[in-house]
Amino acid sequence: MTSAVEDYAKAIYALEQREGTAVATNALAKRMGVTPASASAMVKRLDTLGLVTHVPYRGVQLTDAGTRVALEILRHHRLLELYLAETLGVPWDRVHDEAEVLEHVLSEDLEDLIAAKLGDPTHDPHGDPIPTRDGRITEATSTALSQLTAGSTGTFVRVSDSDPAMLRYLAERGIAPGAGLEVIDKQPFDGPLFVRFGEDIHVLGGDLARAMRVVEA
Amino acid sequence: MTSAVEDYAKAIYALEQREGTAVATNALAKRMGVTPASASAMVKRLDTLGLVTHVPYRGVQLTDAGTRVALEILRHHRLLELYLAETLGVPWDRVHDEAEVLEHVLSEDLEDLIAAKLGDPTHDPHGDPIPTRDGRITEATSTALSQLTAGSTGTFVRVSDSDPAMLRYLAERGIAPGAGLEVIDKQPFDGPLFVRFGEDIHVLGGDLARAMRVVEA
DNA sequence: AAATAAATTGTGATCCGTCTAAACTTCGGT
DNA sequence: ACCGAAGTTTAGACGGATCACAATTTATTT
Repeated sequence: MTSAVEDYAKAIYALEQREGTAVATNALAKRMGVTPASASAMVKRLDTLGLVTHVPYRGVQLTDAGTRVALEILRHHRLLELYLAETLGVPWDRVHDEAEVLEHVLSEDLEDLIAAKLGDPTHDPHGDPIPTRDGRITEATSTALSQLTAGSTGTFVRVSDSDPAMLRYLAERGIAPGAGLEVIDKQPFDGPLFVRFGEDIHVLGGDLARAMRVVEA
Repeated sequence: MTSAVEDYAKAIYALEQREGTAVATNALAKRMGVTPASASAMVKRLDTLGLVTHVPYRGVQLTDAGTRVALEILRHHRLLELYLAETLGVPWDRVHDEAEVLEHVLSEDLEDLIAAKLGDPTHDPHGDPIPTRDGRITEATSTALSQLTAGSTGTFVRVSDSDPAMLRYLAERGIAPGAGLEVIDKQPFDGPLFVRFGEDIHVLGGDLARAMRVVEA
């Protein structure tokens, strides 16, 4: 079980969640930043390892074993993100990259100690749910901020952890998961939103508004 | 700069310290748990990387660059040992194995944060000195406990971190680096010592007495 | 100085993850 | 029903890390 295998499992899991269907080799290759041929080779490896079922030309799906691997790594990743942020003061926008390497070498013992130290948390600093030790995860149904309309209220619950610049932008403005919000106005043609967080009103649009997830009130 | 390279550099450093001379390929192979052939191949690699000078059939020595690599990893290792023991409560005898894998993926940023959090410590939980960020290390001259004679007093300063059973044995008896001691008696023929730590008298001999290092009063 | 023991190296093999180039499958549009 | 574009897989290669076996070199003993 190498790091590469774990990373592919994680990527397939994420794409399955997003698309709700079997994952295309091309999509996987793009996500992993490798050529389609490389992804295809790795898919074959994952198949012989019993982590995926692969129907040639039809895409790939995680088996139960594969899902377990992906969730185990995701648990490592998100526990580490929270741990680094809380106890070592690593900035919000940098915890992802640190966790990305540590997740593969975290022992089960250390995982348990960290989880206990943090009080068995359910969400990481970006609002992403942390899988339990036995591989359960509760994906809250949330809406992209960009899809809200004027007058909506709700709670900002999560944002992708993979773009440090976005996270830095939000952090600088004091916007973090858990914040209540109200959409004051929204420009037409997929335009930016005017959103109130507490006292402050922010203008949010583009990829940022699409990356921010909200649970409506 | 792979993990394997770093591990070899660390091993060569340790053997150089112990023997005070160039390191034989065979000794290196035994230490690393590989065949002499593998060690020989890696020595060649280290040479082309400029980390060692290798005179065929005459052994290998770290260059300045090689020493820097070894000390950097040693710093990671010992900082992690202390960190895991202090803030996560990892038992004394297990921190070594955890640190062994984490040392290779610890970023400089995290290294600094951990060092700061610990107050820039100079020694790890086993009494081993922690190299500074710029690669300085102060190796205190210590004596093996086994070499003391009846009547000697001193301070137990360190013990090899690599044998968990030994560490567990000491931990169970409440013996840790920093403890003052007095040798009450020593049996002849390289026999065991009767040593007083505070109120308690312990009988210590064999490999254990050779692994424990003492600074005499 | 020769014989033997020990240490060292070279050779050839495997596995992993990646690449390029080329061949193949699928599917939508004519 | 066919054709071409898009997507996918195979083939062949490479660099890295590692191993065991066999050949070689050095050291030691007689």
